[in-house]
Amino acid sequence: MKHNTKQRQAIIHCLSRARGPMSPYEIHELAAEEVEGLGIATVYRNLKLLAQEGKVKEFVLPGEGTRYEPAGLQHHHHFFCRGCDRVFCVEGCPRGFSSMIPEGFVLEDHEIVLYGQCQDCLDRRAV
Amino acid sequence: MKHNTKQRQAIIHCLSRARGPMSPYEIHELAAEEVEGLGIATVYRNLKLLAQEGKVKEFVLPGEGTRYEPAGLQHHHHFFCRGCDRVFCVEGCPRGFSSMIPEGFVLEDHEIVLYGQCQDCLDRRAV
DNA sequence: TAAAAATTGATAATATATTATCATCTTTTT
DNA sequence: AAAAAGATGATAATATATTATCAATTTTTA
Repeated sequence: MKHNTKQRQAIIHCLSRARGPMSPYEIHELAAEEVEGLGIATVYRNLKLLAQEGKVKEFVLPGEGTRYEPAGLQHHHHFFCRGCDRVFCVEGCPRGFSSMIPEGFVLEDHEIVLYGQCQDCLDRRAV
Repeated sequence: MKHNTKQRQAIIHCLSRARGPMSPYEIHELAAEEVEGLGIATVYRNLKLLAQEGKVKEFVLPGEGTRYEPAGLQHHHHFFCRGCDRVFCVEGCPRGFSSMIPEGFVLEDHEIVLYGQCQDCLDRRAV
């Protein structure tokens, strides 16, 4: 990948504007608005390469396919909206997991996923 | 499912002795020690039925297939050992997620996954 | 105990996300 | 501008976990 194609730019543009990690499908939908006729294979191809280059980070949610967010974001967690299946990055972290670790285990990392309803979905219902 | 077959009993027995949710594959391996010739389809079939009956609970880990644990356990989270890919239930919960929730969102649920090394894997290395 | 019903195990089928193929189109190099 | 290299889009292929099929076995019922 030596060309910085408009397809690749559109994909990066999507991710940098997103509020959270996006699925290849979501990226394809949105980036296709910028680049007419964008193929899903191109999305997968570029995401894989961007991940290898360390420019995007994979994020996998239980029971869902892989999503992607820009690399280099500071420590954060995620909120999954059950209304629209979108994922949002959220700031902060309660820490204090050490009391949860079983005797003799070593903690290397952690992941928190919050589940609920996003504002858009709540607004939609309230109408 | 009206019969409480030895296959089904073996599956339940596995789960009730486990330290955390098990994959169908793991269950099959272990339960086959109790029931000679146990088929993987039987494991899937019974897990699905047990889940429908509310006797076991599905647990999905990012990037991994579905696992199962007994239903009715108190609030807890999970530890994934990167050494052996096993999942362990852990007690406790830091709470305090409300400050993480974006404006206008509603929190319904949460899930914490700790990643690291279990004691067996650390012991194995130390030798 | 014979007949009916339920379950099993082996394996084929399915669903889904991702990857490979390849002709075509773009960009770069000469 | 011509040739070479790279990337794309459509679609076929792949991998994997799960489910369906069905003959054989086991359990239950009469």
